[in-house]
Amino acid sequence: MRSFIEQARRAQIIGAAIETIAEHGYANASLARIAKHADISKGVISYHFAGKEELIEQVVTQVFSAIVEEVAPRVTAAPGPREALREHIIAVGEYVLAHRTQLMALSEIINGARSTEGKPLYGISSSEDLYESLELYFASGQDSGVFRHFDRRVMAVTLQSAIDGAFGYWVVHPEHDLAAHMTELADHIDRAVLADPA
Amino acid sequence: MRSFIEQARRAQIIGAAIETIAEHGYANASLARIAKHADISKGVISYHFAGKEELIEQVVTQVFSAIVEEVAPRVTAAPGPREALREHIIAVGEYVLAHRTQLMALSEIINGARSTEGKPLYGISSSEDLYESLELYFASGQDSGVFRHFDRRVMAVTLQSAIDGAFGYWVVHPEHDLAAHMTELADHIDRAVLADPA
Amino acid sequence: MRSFIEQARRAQIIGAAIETIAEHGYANASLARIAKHADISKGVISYHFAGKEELIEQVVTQVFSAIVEEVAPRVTAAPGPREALREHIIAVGEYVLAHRTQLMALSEIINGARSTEGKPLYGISSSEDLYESLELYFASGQDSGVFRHFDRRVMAVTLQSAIDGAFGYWVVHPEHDLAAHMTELADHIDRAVLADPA
Amino acid sequence: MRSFIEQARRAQIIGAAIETIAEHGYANASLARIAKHADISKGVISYHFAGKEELIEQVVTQVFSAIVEEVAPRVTAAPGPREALREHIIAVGEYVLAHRTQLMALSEIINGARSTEGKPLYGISSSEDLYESLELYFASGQDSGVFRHFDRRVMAVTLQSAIDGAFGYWVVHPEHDLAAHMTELADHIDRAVLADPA
DNA sequence: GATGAATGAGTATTCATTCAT
DNA sequence: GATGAATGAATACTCATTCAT
Repeated sequence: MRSFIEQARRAQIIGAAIETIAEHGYANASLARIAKHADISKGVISYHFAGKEELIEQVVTQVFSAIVEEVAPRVTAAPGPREALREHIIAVGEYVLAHRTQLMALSEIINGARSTEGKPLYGISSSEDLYESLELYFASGQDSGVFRHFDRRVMAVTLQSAIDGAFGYWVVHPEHDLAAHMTELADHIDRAVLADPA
Repeated sequence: MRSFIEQARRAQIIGAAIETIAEHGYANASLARIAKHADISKGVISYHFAGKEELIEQVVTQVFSAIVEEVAPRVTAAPGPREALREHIIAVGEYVLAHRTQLMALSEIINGARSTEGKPLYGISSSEDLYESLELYFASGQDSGVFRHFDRRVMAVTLQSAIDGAFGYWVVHPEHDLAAHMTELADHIDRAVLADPA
Repeated sequence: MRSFIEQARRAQIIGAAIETIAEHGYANASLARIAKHADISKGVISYHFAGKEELIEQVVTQVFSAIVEEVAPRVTAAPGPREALREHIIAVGEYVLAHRTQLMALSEIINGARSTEGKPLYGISSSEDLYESLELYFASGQDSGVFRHFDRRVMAVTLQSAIDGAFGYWVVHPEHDLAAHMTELADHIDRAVLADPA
Repeated sequence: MRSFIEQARRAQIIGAAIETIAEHGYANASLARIAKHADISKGVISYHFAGKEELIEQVVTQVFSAIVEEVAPRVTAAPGPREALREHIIAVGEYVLAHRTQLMALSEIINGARSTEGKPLYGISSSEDLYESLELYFASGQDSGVFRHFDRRVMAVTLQSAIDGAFGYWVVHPEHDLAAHMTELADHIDRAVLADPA
C-alpha cells in the first residue's frame, strides 16, 4: 500500500513526464529533463520508480485507461452497433481534442520506446485488446445483418490506424478541424461496414 | 562525380543502415552498430557521408523513390480514378510485401528521427506531396461523378494511415495475409468514396 | 547558491585544469586528461560544469582576478604615476614568480583557446581593459608633466608585451632571474616615458 | 636532389598551409583543410612531407628566413648600432605590413604547435639566435659608449616581445597604424638604450 | 607521382543508474 | 523520504596516417 505522499509524488512525476515527452519527444525526454521540468532532483525519480521503464509504463497505463474510462460508457450507451461505432470515433476525437498533451506523449512513447534489443515496447502488439473490443461491435452488427460481411481484424486495424492518423495530422496542423475530420471519418466507416440494401 | 567504388561503398553502407535500423530500431542504430553490421570501421561512414543526417537522408530518399518508381506507373496505367485508387493500394501492398526490411527502416526513421529540438524530421509534415497526389485521384473521380462528395484531405489522411497501419500490423504479425488485407482495404475505400446510386 | 562540496569540487577541477594545461598545453588538455589528473571520472567534470567552455572560462577569470587582487592595491598605494608604473611591473613580476603554474595555464589559454571558427576567445581583443588602465597612469603622468608626450596605446601595448615576454622567457629558462629582469624592465620603461630635463 | 615538379608541389602545399593556418588558426588547420584549400588530395601532402610536423617545420623555416633575408641587409647597411637598432624595428614593421598572412601563420604556429608531450615546438627556446644577434648590436653600442650599460638579454627579450606585441595588436586591430607604432617603438627603445649625456 | 579509401584512437558531451548522506 | 554527487558506457564526429592502386 502506497502512502498518500508517495502517490502524490508519483502523480507529479508522471505529469511532468507527460509534458516533457510531449514537448521534446521521447528520445529527448531524459530523466534529467523530466526532473527539471518537475522542479525536483533527479534522484527522486529513481527513488519512486524502479527505473525509466517503470515510469514510462505508468504514463502509458494512466493515459490509456483515462481514455477508456471516458469513451467506454458513451459507446456502451449507444442503441446499436452502428451508433456505437460512430460514437466510438466521435468520442475518441473529443477526448483527444481535450487532452492533446497526454495523447502526444502516448504517441511519442508508442513509437519511440524500445527494449534494449530494439523491439517496440508498446507497439501494435499491445493493441490486441483494442482490436478485440472493436471486433465485438463488428460481430454484433454482422450478426444482426446491419453490417455486411468483411474481415473484422482488417477493419479494426483500418479504423484504429485512421483514428491515429487523424490525431497525428492534427498535431502537425493544429488549425485542422479535428471534430469535422472525425465526423467525416465516421461517415466513411459507416459506408464501409454497412450492408448493401436488399 | 562519384567514383564507382565510392558509389558501391555508399550503397553498402546505406544497405547496412537499412538492416540495422529495421532490426534494432532507429534509436538503437548508432553509427557504431551500423559499421559493425557492415563489418567496416566506424570512420568509413564518416568518410563517405557528411554525417549521420546525410546517411539517414539517403536511406529515406532511396527507399521512398524506389516505391514511387514501382507504384507510380501501375497507377498511371489505370483506366479511371476508381481503378487507380484500387491499384494504388494493391501496388503499395505488393511492394511492401517484397521489401519488408526497407519499409521497416523507413517507418522507423519516419517516427524516430528528430531534430535537436525534438521535432520530427521526416514526419507527416513531409507527407504533403503524398496527400496531394492522392487528392488528385479523388478530385478526378468527383469531377466525373464516379466519386461522391467528401473532404479530400480527410480521405487522403485516412487512406494513407490505413496503409501504414496495415504494414505495421503485418510487421508485428508476419503470418497475417497482407495481400488479402490490402484487397479488403481497397474494397472499404471503394465503398467509402463511391457515389450513391441514383 | 552552490553547496560547499560543490564549490570544493569545482575548485579541485579548476586546479586540475590549471595544472594539466600548464604541463601539456591547452591543445592537449582534454577533459579526459584533466579528469585523470584529478583522479576522478570524466563525467564529474560534465556534472559540475556546463561544458569545457565554462571550465576554461572559470580558470581564466579565477587566475586573472587573483592577479588583479594582488597587484591593484600595491599600484594604487604608489605616491605618483612614475612610482605606480614601476610598482605595476615589479608587482606583476613578483606575482608571476609565486604563481608560475597558474600563469602558464593562463598564457596557454590566451593563445590556444579558439572559437569554432578559429578566432581567439581570450586574446588581445579582450585585453582592452588592461590597456585602458595602463593608459590612465600614462595620462596622469603626462598631465602632471612628469611623463613626456607619447602615444599612450603604443606604450601600453609595448609594456604589456614586454611583461608577457619576460614571463615567457622565464618559463623556458627557469634559471633566469625574473625579479632582476623586471627591475631592469622598469628602468627601461622609466627612461622611455620620462620627460626630457628642461 | 628534388625534382622541379617536386619543389613546385612542396611550395604549393606550404603556401596553402600558410593561408589555411592564418585564416583558421593552427588548431583548425587539419591536413584535410589544407589539402582542400590547395585543391589537391589529402594523400599528396603525406606523399611530399614526412608528416604534419615536417610541413609545419618547412612553413616556419621558409617564413622565418624570408624575413631575415629582407631585414638583415638593411640593418647591416646602417652606419652605427643606434641606427641599426632603429632600422631593425622599422624594417621588421614594414615586412610585417607587407606579409600579414605569412606572419599570422608563423605566430599561430609558434604558440600552437606542440610536441606530443605538450612542449612548444617553435617557442622562445628557438629564438636564441634572434636574441644573440640583437645582443651584438647592444654590445657594439655599449662598447663604443653610445649605449648605456644594461643587461643585454633583458633588452633583447623586451625588444622582441614589443615587436611581436605590436604585430599581434595590429592583427586584431587592422586599422591601427603599424608603421607609426613601429616608429614610436623605435623612439622608446632609443631612449631606453641611450647613454646618459655627460 | 598521385589518389581515394580506410583506419583507429581521440574529441566533448549525454545519460540512466547507484549511493552515501 | 529526498538529494546531490559520481560513474562509466555510449553518442557522433575529427584527424593524422597508411596503403593499394
